[in-house]
Amino acid sequence: MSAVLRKPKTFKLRSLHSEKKFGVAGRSCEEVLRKGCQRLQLPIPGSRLCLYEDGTELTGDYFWSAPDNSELVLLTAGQTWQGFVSDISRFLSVFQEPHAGVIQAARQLLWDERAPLRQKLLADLLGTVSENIAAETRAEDPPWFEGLESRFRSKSGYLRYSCESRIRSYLREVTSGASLVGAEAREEYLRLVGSMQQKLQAAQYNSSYFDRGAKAGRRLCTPEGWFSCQGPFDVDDCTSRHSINPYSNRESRVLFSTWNLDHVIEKKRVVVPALAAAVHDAEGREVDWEYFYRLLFTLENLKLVHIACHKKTTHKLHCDPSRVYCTPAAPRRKRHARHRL
DNA sequence: TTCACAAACGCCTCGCTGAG
DNA sequence: CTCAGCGAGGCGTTTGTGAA
Repeated sequence: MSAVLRKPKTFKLRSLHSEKKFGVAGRSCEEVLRKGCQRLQLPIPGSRLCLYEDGTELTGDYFWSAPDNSELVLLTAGQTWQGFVSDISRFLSVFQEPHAGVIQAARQLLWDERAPLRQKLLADLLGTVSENIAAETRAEDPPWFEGLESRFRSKSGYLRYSCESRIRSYLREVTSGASLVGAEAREEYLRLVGSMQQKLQAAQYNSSYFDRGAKAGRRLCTPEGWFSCQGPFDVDDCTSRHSINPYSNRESRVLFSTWNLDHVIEKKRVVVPALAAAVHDAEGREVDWEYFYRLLFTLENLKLVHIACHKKTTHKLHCDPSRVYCTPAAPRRKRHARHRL
């Protein structure tokens, strides 16, 4: 079909150094170039058109097969365009400037970006740049606290609370495990749970696990607040190298709630039933509640994992039968007694 | 084999209560 | 009054199971 009989083809056109775009239609490459140069007040000789997306030059051959409403860049003699990658490069160069300018530039680019991949790259960069890891108080980083109750005044304080509330829910579940034992042993079961609760209270429900300000052995993160995924329960480490810093910005704080403290020996399927059974079958022996305490509430049996590394399948692991009851002090006393004899 | 459902793994928000 | 402690209930996900 002759070009003159076709409907004009439409494009969005921009110059190399401006965000502004305008619509152009034409029946040939030359026509679009001529209109563009006129609009942008650029000389026609030496000028050419490229696809904004990947820098492909728009030639007579390619003119009709280019997608409708393609975005074009008008280049004058000597200018080059390799596609949006060079736009990112230009954006990255802004990193030399103060943060406010970087954020402004990223928002500007993201504003009318529709391609998902580029959206993600820009949004990630924007997220990275808006991080305020060092800030700790509400005054230093108000956006971080958006949506949280006013009583939370520091990041560490909130994360301590968040950890504590997870541990509390474990304790609640252990308490409700009382229904697994018969009425005759229930009192003893609850007494053991009471001992665990006391120990937990003394340990502030192990809330230090999420507190970057805690002492080295007590926290799961670096002093800056970086947490690393410890990998699935049956694997030594995380092959995906997941990591997160919930102290950095609001988004990371929210995302961190999808990370799990996974019981290696499962709490509900294994540990709680084992505790109930131990109480039921005690026959005078004393249940070593501290062993169960370690399985239920401490890093001895807890792994911090990214949601993708959280396997919800049966772990098929069991408590160590030899540690369920306190080892009687009797043999020692006997030996002692023998000595005396 | 497919599908629906229950159960278990988590975490969060909400509202109540009682102590300081 | 504030705030910690607590429990109920909800959400989202995966797994196991049994009926069609």
